[in-house]
Amino acid sequence: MTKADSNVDRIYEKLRKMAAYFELKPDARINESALSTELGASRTPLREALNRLVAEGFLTFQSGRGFFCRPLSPKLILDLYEARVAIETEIVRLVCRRASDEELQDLMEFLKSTEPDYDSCEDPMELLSMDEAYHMRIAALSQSNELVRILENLNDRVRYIRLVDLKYLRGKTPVSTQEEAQLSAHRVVLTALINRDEDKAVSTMRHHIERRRDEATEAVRIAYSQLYVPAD
Amino acid sequence: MTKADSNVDRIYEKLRKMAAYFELKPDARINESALSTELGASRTPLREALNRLVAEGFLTFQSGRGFFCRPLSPKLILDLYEARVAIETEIVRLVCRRASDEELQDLMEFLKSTEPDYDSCEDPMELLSMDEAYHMRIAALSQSNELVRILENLNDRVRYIRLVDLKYLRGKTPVSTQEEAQLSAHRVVLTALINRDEDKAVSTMRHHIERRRDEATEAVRIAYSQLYVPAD
DNA sequence: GAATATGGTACTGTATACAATTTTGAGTGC
DNA sequence: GCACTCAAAATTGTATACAGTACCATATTC
Repeated sequence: MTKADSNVDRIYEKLRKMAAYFELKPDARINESALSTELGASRTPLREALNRLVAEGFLTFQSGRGFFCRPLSPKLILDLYEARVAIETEIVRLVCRRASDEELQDLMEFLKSTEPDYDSCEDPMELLSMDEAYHMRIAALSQSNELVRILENLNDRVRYIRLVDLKYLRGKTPVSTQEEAQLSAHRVVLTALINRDEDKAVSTMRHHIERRRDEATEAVRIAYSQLYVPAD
Repeated sequence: MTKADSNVDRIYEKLRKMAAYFELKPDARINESALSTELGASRTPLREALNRLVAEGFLTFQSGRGFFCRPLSPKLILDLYEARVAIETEIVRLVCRRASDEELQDLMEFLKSTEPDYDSCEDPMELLSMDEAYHMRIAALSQSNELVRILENLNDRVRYIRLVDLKYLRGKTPVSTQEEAQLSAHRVVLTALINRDEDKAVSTMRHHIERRRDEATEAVRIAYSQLYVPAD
């Protein structure tokens, strides 16, 4: 599904990953010729992919000067988290009204089955994938393609910071308690959904995300130091 | 600001308008050569603009077959309205916490000053512009660029249906009462904001948009009949 | 007559060339 | 040492060419 058949899709996927993880440094100018040879294609399809990424907020574009990587600032990351709150709270609201008991029970099974993995997993990247997968599964139950679409975009753009957050900030507390809190939030939301307690589900989801948002500024600072320091 | 300096920006803006108003019929295939000569440019910049529009949800793309206009279905429009609810309720919440009394008073002045225009205006297009302008002014007070950005995209994509709604559905009731309801909703939200009554502001905004959403299915039906009928 | 093969046409996908513009850096004057 | 000038180099913007693919209409077979 995410699999790209055409060439420009392939370039696009690759670039999106590069942009997501800031392999292209913030605000740096993109050299089209260099990048095109690096990716094994000519500038025409490359520019098509770059234009898509501009529209998605991964890159910026200045007429006559070319493409630039997106900036990375605390304000921007806060904005992304705030947008996530807007989208995910509405998703929870819709799920509460639309999901069948069966669907919610399936999700609970999924949650229970992944709990051992959460506990044992030490790789932040993998933890993040599991967390995102869970959030996207809830999103799917909202039956709103548009909310899903927007959430995917927001997740992609905030992923690097979440990774840094997971690795350098929440690593301070033991993994077990840290993930317990995370898991319990997931459980509380889902339990509230099963009980059709909309207000509780919504407010728990809101606080779950807002807690992370409050760490974002610090995470951005660390992200910068990571990006502009020789690899560890 | 919306003014495009470069050529691809010019093409992009023009195409976005065409797509917004379904001058390109739903699901129709786009002939790149024909369109490029029509727009007075070659296929290269045209395709760059088309790729941006794909990313923004105005067009779809199938590898090997080219670009297509976006589909128009009741479900899709409902999704867009639901996303608007998500974004605008969160915007109102943030405005309630962040906007200064002065900013809110300014907005109230703006609202009062445009009321005569609402009453006298018979052109749906103009009414819609005024309504959107008001909503975007509130959005600006949220201080969240991301929410503003998403809302702009949603507005663009739902505009044609809102226009049809305004023209063919709400035209049934006298303009005066119809716009009164609209205006009063705006006033109620703003008054609640001034009183820092977050819950009231949020729920009023929610219902204000949901009321329109409920008319959407019918509006889509009418939109179809308008699009596939010789011009009136 | 329906289904399938086939050839031609039209369109998309991408490389490349070149013009236009911006950037860079050496040189000059103060 | 600093600012300014200007030409060379690098880079972007766009047209065009051509290869590859999908599409369509006609023909052919059962």
